[in-house]
Amino acid sequence: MEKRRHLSVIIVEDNMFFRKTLLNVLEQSQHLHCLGAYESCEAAIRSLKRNDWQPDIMLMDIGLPGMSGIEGIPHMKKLAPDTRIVMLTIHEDHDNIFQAICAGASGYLVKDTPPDEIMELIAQIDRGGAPMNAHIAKKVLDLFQKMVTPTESYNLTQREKEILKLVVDGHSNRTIAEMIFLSPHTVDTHIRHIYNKLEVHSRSSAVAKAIRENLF
Amino acid sequence: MEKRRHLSVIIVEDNMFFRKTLLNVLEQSQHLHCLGAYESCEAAIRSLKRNDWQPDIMLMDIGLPGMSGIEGIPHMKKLAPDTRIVMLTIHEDHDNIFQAICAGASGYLVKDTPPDEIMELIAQIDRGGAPMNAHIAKKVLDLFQKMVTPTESYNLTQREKEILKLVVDGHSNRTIAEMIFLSPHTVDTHIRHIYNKLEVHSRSSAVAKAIRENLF
DNA sequence: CACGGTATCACGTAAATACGTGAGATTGTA
DNA sequence: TACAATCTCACGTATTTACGTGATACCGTG
Repeated sequence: MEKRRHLSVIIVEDNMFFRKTLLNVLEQSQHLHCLGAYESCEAAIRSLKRNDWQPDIMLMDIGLPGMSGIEGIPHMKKLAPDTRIVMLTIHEDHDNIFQAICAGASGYLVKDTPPDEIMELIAQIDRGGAPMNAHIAKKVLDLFQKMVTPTESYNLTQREKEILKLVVDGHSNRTIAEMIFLSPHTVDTHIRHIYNKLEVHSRSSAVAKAIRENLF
Repeated sequence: MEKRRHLSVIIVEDNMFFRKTLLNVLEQSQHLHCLGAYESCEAAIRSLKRNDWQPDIMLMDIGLPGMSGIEGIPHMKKLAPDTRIVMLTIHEDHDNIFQAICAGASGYLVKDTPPDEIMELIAQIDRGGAPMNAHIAKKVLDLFQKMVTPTESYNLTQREKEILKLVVDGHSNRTIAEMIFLSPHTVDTHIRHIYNKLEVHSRSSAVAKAIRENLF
């Protein structure tokens, strides 16, 4: 760790064995000191409320009994806005990676990671990175791609896509007609075709579907 | 590398020095063989068209002269759908990370990565991961969070959010009124307030803004 | 208590939308 | 060549929307 300043860490993990193990690993370094190790979000929150320090880094289990790690993130963010939260996960687990990202997690630590990699991960966090192993990263990328890839094309023609885009941008039929040099009637017709293909019966629904499914 | 099967790789990188260096690194391993090293997307595409093999992995510079690495991705995906594409980037560079993700990149390799990490990265790709360093990962997470976090709340009241939600779902004022037991006039009034707060003048614009900025 | 914010409701009108129905022109394809 | 798809335009009408301009009522705060 190039920076020789101290980093404070807290651990939130219900499994006592893993909590102790983690604690031992962290205490190996002179540059880290663990301010607390809790077995539940609730306990960690109580402690943060009682004291007035904020840890630099929090290692928090994702699957906690009671308040889950994910539910806990917003609370932690409120009590300690600058604390970077690393989620502890088993394997390369599941969907709630998405939830955790949305809530503002700063990294992922798989539980069977060897000690030296854990230390390296802490260092990366300190450097402003968001460490995660390649499998977690894969899941994140897949999520991303799913969000931006059109679910279905609905066989919209070029003209229809063009007009749909203008509709989404909030233009009226008359305005659209002027913009692309058509009769308002023609625009009307195109929009009807769009409605048919998208199976909707109103502008709002078409706009919603277009944006949500990344049409055009 | 636990799997002892051969992996085929191609390199697309305009800087000759780095291309050669990379080639040397890869050739160290008996489990890899490099099917080609090109200085442009165009050259790589020509080669893929001419031959009928598909490499397992493609290492492609993001900032290529002519067709950029990002523009190249869709072509490559077409010619070699199963090839996993790793983007080569300088530093932890910029915004087009987003573009690359959308296009379907499977990982990021920063150019000053030491040889052993490059080999490890290849192994991770082979295991189905999407390797990237912590800084790149941070950018991805930040992007993600920006996508799902409301830009601004616009001070919508609870009632207004409720009605906005129904509007987004494509309901008419009359229907909304029936659903939440109000006079259509009241719904109309609420919607006017929503328009004022969102600074729009049409249902479509309100819907678009609501969805895009994750209101409600 | 007065005031601001919220929620409720009403009347009226001009504009926009949704949709039925029909039709000519072009273009690619079977 | 015939057919399907696309793009273009038109008339008419019922419904919906957008907005001006009111009003009453509740509630919390200064």
